[in-house]
Amino acid sequence: MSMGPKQAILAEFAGVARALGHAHRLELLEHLGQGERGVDALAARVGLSLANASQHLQQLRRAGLVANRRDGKFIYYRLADDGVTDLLTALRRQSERNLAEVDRIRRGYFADRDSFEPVSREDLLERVASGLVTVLDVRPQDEFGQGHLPGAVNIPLGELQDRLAELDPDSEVIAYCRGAYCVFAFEAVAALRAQGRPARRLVDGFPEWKAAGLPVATSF
Amino acid sequence: MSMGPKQAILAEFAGVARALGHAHRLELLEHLGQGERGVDALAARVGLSLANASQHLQQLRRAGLVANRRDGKFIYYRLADDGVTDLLTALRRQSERNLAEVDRIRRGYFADRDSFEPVSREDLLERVASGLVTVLDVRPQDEFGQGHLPGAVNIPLGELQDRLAELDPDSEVIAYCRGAYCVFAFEAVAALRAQGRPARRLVDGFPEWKAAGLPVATSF
DNA sequence: ACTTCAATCAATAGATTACTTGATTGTAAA
DNA sequence: TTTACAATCAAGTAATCTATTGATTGAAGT
Repeated sequence: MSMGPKQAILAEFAGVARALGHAHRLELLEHLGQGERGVDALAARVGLSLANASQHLQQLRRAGLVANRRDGKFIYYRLADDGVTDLLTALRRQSERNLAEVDRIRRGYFADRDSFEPVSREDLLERVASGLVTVLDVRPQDEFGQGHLPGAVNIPLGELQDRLAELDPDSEVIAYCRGAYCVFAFEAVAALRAQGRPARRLVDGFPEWKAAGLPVATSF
Repeated sequence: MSMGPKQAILAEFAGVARALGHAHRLELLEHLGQGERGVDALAARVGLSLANASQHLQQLRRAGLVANRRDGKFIYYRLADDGVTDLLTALRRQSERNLAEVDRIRRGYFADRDSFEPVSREDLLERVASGLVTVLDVRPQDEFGQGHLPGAVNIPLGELQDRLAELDPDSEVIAYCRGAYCVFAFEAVAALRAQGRPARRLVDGFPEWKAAGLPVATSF
């Protein structure tokens, strides 16, 4: 069991990597990227039992990827810092580069939805500055409230059909949601274009925006 | 067993993360960062049985992190691309930020060795341009041959005491080796300073240099 | 053909991980 | 105190992962 200094350090790194090595934990991290949440809410959104979610969250905590605080009866988890989002982005980059599998899945499910070029963060900033676009946040209201792009309008995807009137029909809509693999933004763009309205999606989501150090607004 | 598109993609990402989730595999990747190597050589350096090393390497290959080619009886592995080094760097960054454990280990083993400020890549380039320093590569000769910093002198750590005459006693030495956790560079700096010679170490190693897109020289 | 040797494959035992169930802890309110 | 509830803990089973052993494949050389 004796280990050199290097082996000991590499074992620590490996521990962090292993904490990322489960789809459920990655999904928990994706949700935590939106903002602080209680265990129960997380479990419900990811579709895990409470005990199971709690255990996954504790693993993430042991790896230093998330932190938590108690408020009354509730325990709220959050990402340990913005570096976590960077690590997740690096993981996604490398995975996409080499895994034909990812591409195959994307093509299969997201089909033509991807055919309209996504908008980069820089493009979005430019267009917002010149007042040409409406930025649309299609996440649920509570996630919007915890943090969103400045000037964004919040219409959760399920309400989009009923609230089309709230969107200026003459300006292009740029939709975003949780991240690069969140389907909400795809769906929103498809729905808007079906109405003959110009719409595109932001290339990734809120956590990446925040991690890039760009301004964030909150409500409530 | 049915999975949405997101779950399927996250499962792929998790697979890549799990491939990084073992100290032996991280060490294999560190060695592969120096350049292409045969299975036997890797197994010997990391201290694994041949079969075990082979299986770890295949796991890395399945995750798309390394590639291999056959040449006669030998099979040579290499990093799939420079992005792998970036991902490893991101993993190290995040791990260091949050794990007191890493710091504790570092302090315990590397002690005062760290007390002389390491040199950044930019600093090194500047000093080389003005001819003020000797760049010293203390890795084994074969690793040096596969790629090294331009203008670097190769004296493996074990031979340093006997070959001090080869180093200009008036110019500062900047030593480097495999990476941020390779002890060779620490040892070399300690040995040189014990002789009263000015010496510091590069903040990280050859793979990071190469991944940063800086020029690389080869011999043989 | 036969031998040699690098590397992989196959099978196994032991360790670790994931998820469930039911009990326990900690806080707030009745 | 008692009750209620969020979250954790504990225990057990099924599944997965690691490392060893010995057999097998593939490319050279005799």
